[in-house]
Amino acid sequence: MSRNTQAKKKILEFIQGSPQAVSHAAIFGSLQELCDRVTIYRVLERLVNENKIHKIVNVDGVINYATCHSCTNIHFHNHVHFSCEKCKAITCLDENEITFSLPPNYLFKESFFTVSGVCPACN
Amino acid sequence: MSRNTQAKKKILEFIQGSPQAVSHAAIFGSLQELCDRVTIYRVLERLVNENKIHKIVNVDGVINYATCHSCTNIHFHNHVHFSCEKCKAITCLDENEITFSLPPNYLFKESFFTVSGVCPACN
DNA sequence: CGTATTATTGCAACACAATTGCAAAAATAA
DNA sequence: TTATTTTTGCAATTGTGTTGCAATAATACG
Repeated sequence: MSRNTQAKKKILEFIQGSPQAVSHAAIFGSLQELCDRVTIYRVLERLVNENKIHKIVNVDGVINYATCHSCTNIHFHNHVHFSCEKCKAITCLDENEITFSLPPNYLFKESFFTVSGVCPACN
Repeated sequence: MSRNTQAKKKILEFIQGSPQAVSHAAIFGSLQELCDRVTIYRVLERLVNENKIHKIVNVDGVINYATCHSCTNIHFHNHVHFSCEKCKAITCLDENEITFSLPPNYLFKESFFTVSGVCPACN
Protein backbone atom coordinates (compact mmCIF):
# COMPACT_ATOMS: atom_id res chain seq x y z
CA MET A 1 0.00 0.00 0.00
CA SER A 2 1.22 3.46 -0.92
CA ARG A 3 2.79 5.60 1.80
CA ASN A 4 2.47 9.29 2.31
CA THR A 5 6.12 10.23 2.54
CA GLN A 6 7.77 13.62 2.91
CA ALA A 7 8.99 13.60 -0.68
CA LYS A 8 5.58 12.66 -2.02
CA LYS A 9 3.81 15.37 -0.02
CA LYS A 10 6.21 18.11 -1.08
CA ILE A 11 6.27 17.09 -4.75
CA LEU A 12 2.49 16.98 -4.94
CA GLU A 13 2.29 20.38 -3.22
CA PHE A 14 4.78 21.78 -5.70
CA ILE A 15 2.81 20.54 -8.71
CA GLN A 16 -0.48 21.75 -7.21
CA GLY A 17 1.04 25.15 -6.49
CA SER A 18 2.31 25.55 -10.02
CA PRO A 19 0.07 27.36 -12.51
CA GLN A 20 1.51 25.28 -15.33
CA ALA A 21 2.57 21.72 -15.98
CA VAL A 22 6.08 21.03 -14.70
CA SER A 23 8.83 18.69 -15.85
CA HIS A 24 10.99 16.39 -13.76
CA ALA A 25 13.89 18.79 -14.34
CA ALA A 26 11.86 21.74 -13.04
CA ILE A 27 10.84 19.85 -9.92
CA PHE A 28 14.41 18.77 -9.27
CA GLY A 29 15.61 22.32 -9.83
CA SER A 30 13.24 23.71 -7.21
CA LEU A 31 13.27 20.87 -4.70
CA GLN A 32 16.95 19.97 -5.01
CA GLU A 33 17.60 19.57 -1.31
CA LEU A 34 14.45 17.54 -0.70
CA CYS A 35 15.50 14.23 -2.17
CA ASP A 36 17.38 12.35 -4.85
CA ARG A 37 16.68 12.66 -8.59
CA VAL A 38 15.62 9.02 -8.68
CA THR A 39 13.11 9.49 -5.89
CA ILE A 40 11.37 12.20 -7.89
CA TYR A 41 11.00 9.83 -10.82
CA ARG A 42 9.53 7.18 -8.58
CA VAL A 43 7.20 9.54 -6.74
CA LEU A 44 5.90 10.94 -10.04
CA GLU A 45 5.21 7.42 -11.25
CA ARG A 46 3.25 6.66 -8.08
CA LEU A 47 1.27 9.90 -8.23
CA VAL A 48 0.29 9.14 -11.83
CA ASN A 49 -0.80 5.62 -10.88
CA GLU A 50 -2.87 6.99 -8.02
CA ASN A 51 -4.47 9.48 -10.42
CA LYS A 52 -3.33 12.44 -8.36
CA ILE A 53 -1.46 13.99 -11.27
CA HIS A 54 -1.38 13.42 -15.01
CA LYS A 55 1.25 13.39 -17.70
CA ILE A 56 1.37 15.83 -20.55
CA VAL A 57 3.87 15.38 -23.34
CA ASN A 58 5.16 18.64 -24.73
CA VAL A 59 5.54 19.06 -28.48
CA ASP A 60 9.31 18.69 -28.11
CA GLY A 61 8.91 15.35 -26.32
CA VAL A 62 9.45 16.63 -22.78
CA ILE A 63 7.10 15.03 -20.29
CA ASN A 64 5.37 17.41 -17.88
CA TYR A 65 3.12 16.78 -14.92
CA ALA A 66 0.07 18.64 -13.69
CA THR A 67 -2.94 18.37 -11.48
CA CYS A 68 -6.13 19.04 -13.33
CA HIS A 69 -8.05 21.87 -11.71
CA SER A 70 -11.29 21.39 -13.57
CA CYS A 71 -11.56 17.63 -13.25
CA THR A 72 -12.92 16.23 -10.01
CA ASN A 73 -12.68 12.46 -9.92
CA ILE A 74 -12.34 10.70 -13.23
CA HIS A 75 -9.71 12.12 -15.50
CA PHE A 76 -10.67 12.55 -19.12
CA HIS A 77 -8.15 14.84 -20.68
CA ASN A 78 -9.80 15.66 -23.92
CA HIS A 79 -9.30 19.37 -23.53
CA VAL A 80 -6.52 21.28 -25.26
CA HIS A 81 -3.07 21.94 -23.83
CA PHE A 82 -1.29 25.02 -25.06
CA SER A 83 2.47 24.82 -25.34
CA CYS A 84 4.33 28.12 -25.56
CA GLU A 85 7.37 28.08 -27.83
CA LYS A 86 9.11 30.87 -25.97
CA CYS A 87 8.64 30.19 -22.27
CA LYS A 88 7.88 26.45 -22.72
CA ALA A 89 4.93 26.75 -20.36
CA ILE A 90 2.07 24.33 -20.77
CA THR A 91 -1.37 25.59 -19.83
CA CYS A 92 -4.72 23.84 -19.87
CA LEU A 93 -7.34 25.43 -22.08
CA ASP A 94 -10.22 23.84 -20.27
CA GLU A 95 -12.84 25.65 -22.27
CA ASN A 96 -11.98 23.67 -25.40
CA GLU A 97 -13.61 20.26 -25.47
CA ILE A 98 -12.48 18.29 -28.48
CA THR A 99 -14.74 15.76 -30.12
CA PHE A 100 -13.54 13.15 -32.56
CA SER A 101 -14.26 9.63 -33.75
CA LEU A 102 -12.07 6.60 -34.33
CA PRO A 103 -12.30 4.21 -37.28
CA PRO A 104 -13.58 0.66 -36.60
CA ASN A 105 -11.46 -1.72 -34.49
CA TYR A 106 -9.47 1.02 -32.79
CA LEU A 107 -9.50 0.79 -28.99
CA PHE A 108 -9.48 4.17 -27.26
CA LYS A 109 -7.47 4.76 -24.12
CA GLU A 110 -6.34 8.38 -23.85
CA SER A 111 -6.23 11.52 -25.93
CA PHE A 112 -3.67 14.28 -26.02
CA PHE A 113 -4.46 17.52 -27.77
CA THR A 114 -1.69 20.07 -27.83
CA VAL A 115 -1.50 23.36 -29.67
CA SER A 116 1.82 25.15 -29.91
CA GLY A 117 2.48 28.84 -30.46
CA VAL A 118 3.09 31.88 -28.31
CA CYS A 119 1.19 32.53 -25.08
CA PRO A 120 -0.22 35.94 -24.04
CA ALA A 121 2.62 36.55 -21.57
CA CYS A 122 5.30 36.16 -24.28
CA ASN A 123 3.31 37.89 -26.96
CA MET B 1 21.81 26.78 -49.17
CA SER B 2 20.80 23.24 -48.34
CA ARG B 3 22.49 20.43 -50.26
CA ASN B 4 20.93 17.27 -51.56
CA THR B 5 23.29 14.71 -50.11
CA GLN B 6 23.22 10.92 -50.27
CA ALA B 7 22.20 10.64 -46.63
CA LYS B 8 19.41 13.18 -47.02
CA LYS B 9 17.99 11.46 -50.12
CA LYS B 10 17.99 7.99 -48.56
CA ILE B 11 16.53 9.13 -45.25
CA LEU B 12 13.72 11.01 -46.96
CA GLU B 13 13.01 7.99 -49.18
CA PHE B 14 12.91 5.78 -46.11
CA ILE B 15 10.42 8.03 -44.33
CA GLN B 16 8.29 8.38 -47.46
CA GLY B 17 8.31 4.61 -47.95
CA SER B 18 7.19 3.93 -44.40
CA PRO B 19 3.45 3.54 -43.74
CA GLN B 20 3.89 4.94 -40.24
CA ALA B 21 5.85 7.64 -38.53
CA VAL B 22 9.39 6.52 -37.72
CA SER B 23 11.78 7.40 -34.91
CA HIS B 24 15.47 8.25 -35.15
CA ALA B 25 16.22 4.83 -33.67
CA ALA B 26 14.15 3.08 -36.35
CA ILE B 27 15.90 4.98 -39.12
CA PHE B 28 19.30 4.20 -37.68
CA GLY B 29 18.32 0.56 -37.28
CA SER B 30 17.40 0.24 -40.94
CA LEU B 31 19.99 2.52 -42.51
CA GLN B 32 22.87 1.62 -40.23
CA GLU B 33 25.51 1.39 -42.95
CA LEU B 34 24.43 4.62 -44.63
CA CYS B 35 25.85 7.15 -42.21
CA ASP B 36 26.59 8.11 -38.63
CA ARG B 37 23.91 8.46 -35.96
CA VAL B 38 24.71 12.12 -35.65
CA THR B 39 24.19 12.70 -39.37
CA ILE B 40 20.69 11.28 -39.09
CA TYR B 41 19.89 13.78 -36.34
CA ARG B 42 21.15 16.65 -38.45
CA VAL B 43 19.43 15.50 -41.63
CA LEU B 44 16.12 15.13 -39.78
CA GLU B 45 16.50 18.65 -38.44
CA ARG B 46 17.09 19.99 -41.96
CA LEU B 47 14.17 18.08 -43.45
CA VAL B 48 11.86 19.48 -40.78
CA ASN B 49 13.11 23.02 -41.44
CA GLU B 50 12.53 22.57 -45.15
CA ASN B 51 9.02 21.29 -44.43
CA LYS B 52 9.66 17.99 -46.18
CA ILE B 53 8.79 15.97 -43.09
CA HIS B 54 7.07 16.74 -39.81
CA LYS B 55 7.56 15.75 -36.22
CA ILE B 56 5.05 13.78 -34.23
CA VAL B 57 5.57 13.26 -30.52
CA ASN B 58 4.37 9.92 -29.25
CA VAL B 59 2.45 9.80 -25.97
CA ASP B 60 5.56 8.42 -24.25
CA GLY B 61 7.66 11.36 -25.44
CA VAL B 62 9.40 9.60 -28.34
CA ILE B 63 9.72 11.82 -31.37
CA ASN B 64 8.73 10.32 -34.71
CA TYR B 65 8.94 11.67 -38.23
CA ALA B 66 6.59 11.32 -41.16
CA THR B 67 5.70 12.77 -44.50
CA CYS B 68 2.09 13.74 -44.73
CA HIS B 69 0.37 11.89 -47.56
CA SER B 70 -2.79 13.92 -47.63
CA CYS B 71 -1.19 17.37 -47.46
CA THR B 72 0.16 18.80 -50.67
CA ASN B 73 2.03 22.02 -50.04
CA ILE B 74 1.26 23.77 -46.80
CA HIS B 75 1.35 21.57 -43.74
CA PHE B 76 -1.52 21.96 -41.34
CA HIS B 77 -1.49 18.96 -39.10
CA ASN B 78 -4.82 19.29 -37.44
CA HIS B 79 -5.81 15.71 -38.06
CA VAL B 80 -5.52 13.02 -35.42
CA HIS B 81 -2.52 10.75 -34.90
CA PHE B 82 -3.21 7.36 -33.42
CA SER B 83 -0.53 5.90 -31.19
CA CYS B 84 -0.74 2.18 -30.52
CA GLU B 85 0.29 1.11 -27.02
CA LYS B 86 1.33 -2.35 -28.09
CA CYS B 87 3.25 -1.98 -31.36
CA LYS B 88 4.09 1.72 -30.81
CA ALA B 89 3.07 2.52 -34.37
CA ILE B 90 1.81 6.00 -35.15
CA THR B 91 -0.72 6.29 -37.93
CA CYS B 92 -2.43 9.33 -39.38
CA LEU B 93 -6.19 9.31 -39.15
CA ASP B 94 -6.65 11.78 -41.95
CA GLU B 95 -10.42 11.52 -41.90
CA ASN B 96 -10.61 13.29 -38.54
CA GLU B 97 -10.37 17.04 -38.85
CA ILE B 98 -10.26 18.67 -35.46
CA THR B 99 -11.68 22.10 -34.93
CA PHE B 100 -10.93 24.24 -31.92
CA SER B 101 -10.51 27.85 -30.88
CA LEU B 102 -7.86 29.67 -28.87
CA PRO B 103 -8.50 32.34 -26.23
CA PRO B 104 -7.55 35.96 -27.06
CA ASN B 105 -3.83 36.82 -27.45
CA TYR B 106 -2.71 33.28 -28.14
CA LEU B 107 -0.65 32.93 -31.30
CA PHE B 108 -1.25 29.68 -33.14
CA LYS B 109 1.59 27.81 -34.78
CA GLU B 110 0.94 24.08 -34.87
CA SER B 111 -1.43 21.55 -33.43
CA PHE B 112 -0.78 18.02 -32.31
CA PHE B 113 -3.72 15.73 -31.69
CA THR B 114 -2.83 12.26 -30.54
CA VAL B 115 -5.09 9.47 -29.39
CA SER B 116 -3.59 6.44 -27.72
CA GLY B 117 -4.99 2.95 -27.47
CA VAL B 118 -4.74 -0.29 -29.42
CA CYS B 119 -4.68 -0.39 -33.21
CA PRO B 120 -6.63 -2.91 -35.33
CA ALA B 121 -3.51 -5.00 -36.04
CA CYS B 122 -2.84 -5.54 -32.31
CA ASN B 123 -6.45 -5.91 -31.34
C1' DC C 1 4.16 2.75 23.21
C1' DG C 2 7.42 -0.34 21.11
C1' DT C 3 8.43 -3.67 17.73
C1' DA C 4 7.80 -6.00 13.19
C1' DT C 5 6.77 -5.52 8.51
C1' DT C 6 7.04 -3.57 4.15
C1' DA C 7 7.37 0.46 1.14
C1' DT C 8 10.46 3.97 0.04
C1' DT C 9 14.84 6.17 -0.43
C1' DG C 10 19.76 7.15 -1.70
C1' DC C 11 23.61 5.83 -3.97
C1' DA C 12 26.22 3.97 -7.61
C1' DA C 13 26.17 2.16 -11.90
C1' DC C 14 24.21 1.71 -16.19
C1' DA C 15 21.74 2.43 -20.70
C1' DC C 16 20.30 5.32 -24.11
C1' DA C 17 19.24 9.68 -26.53
C1' DA C 18 20.82 13.85 -28.09
C1' DT C 19 24.35 17.66 -28.72
C1' DT C 20 28.86 19.94 -29.74
C1' DG C 21 33.53 21.01 -31.70
C1' DC C 22 36.54 20.22 -35.13
C1' DA C 23 39.00 18.36 -39.00
C1' DA C 24 38.02 15.72 -43.31
C1' DA C 25 35.02 14.92 -47.12
C1' DA C 26 31.39 15.99 -50.37
C1' DA C 27 28.41 19.11 -52.95
C1' DT C 28 27.80 23.18 -55.38
C1' DA C 29 29.38 27.61 -57.52
C1' DA C 30 32.48 30.02 -60.29
C1' DT D 1 38.98 22.44 -62.63
C1' DT D 2 39.38 24.89 -58.71
C1' DA D 3 37.42 27.51 -54.83
C1' DT D 4 33.90 27.90 -51.50
C1' DT D 5 30.81 26.36 -48.23
C1' DT D 6 27.92 22.79 -46.43
C1' DT D 7 27.81 18.38 -44.59
C1' DT D 8 29.79 14.42 -42.38
C1' DG D 9 32.27 11.33 -39.04
C1' DC D 10 34.44 10.86 -34.91
C1' DA D 11 35.22 11.56 -30.16
C1' DA D 12 33.74 13.52 -26.22
C1' DT D 13 30.17 15.29 -23.44
C1' DT D 14 25.62 16.17 -21.50
C1' DG D 15 21.04 14.92 -20.25
C1' DT D 16 17.37 11.75 -19.16
C1' DG D 17 15.59 7.82 -17.33
C1' DT D 18 16.27 3.00 -15.17
C1' DT D 19 17.91 -0.77 -12.03
C1' DG D 20 19.87 -3.32 -7.95
C1' DC D 21 20.67 -3.23 -3.39
C1' DA D 22 21.44 -1.95 1.34
C1' DA D 23 19.79 1.59 4.60
C1' DT D 24 15.90 4.19 6.16
C1' DA D 25 11.22 5.69 7.06
C1' DA D 26 6.26 4.86 7.32
C1' DT D 27 2.68 2.12 8.79
C1' DA D 28 0.45 -1.91 11.14
C1' DC D 29 -0.17 -4.54 15.01
C1' DG D 30 0.35 -6.42 19.46
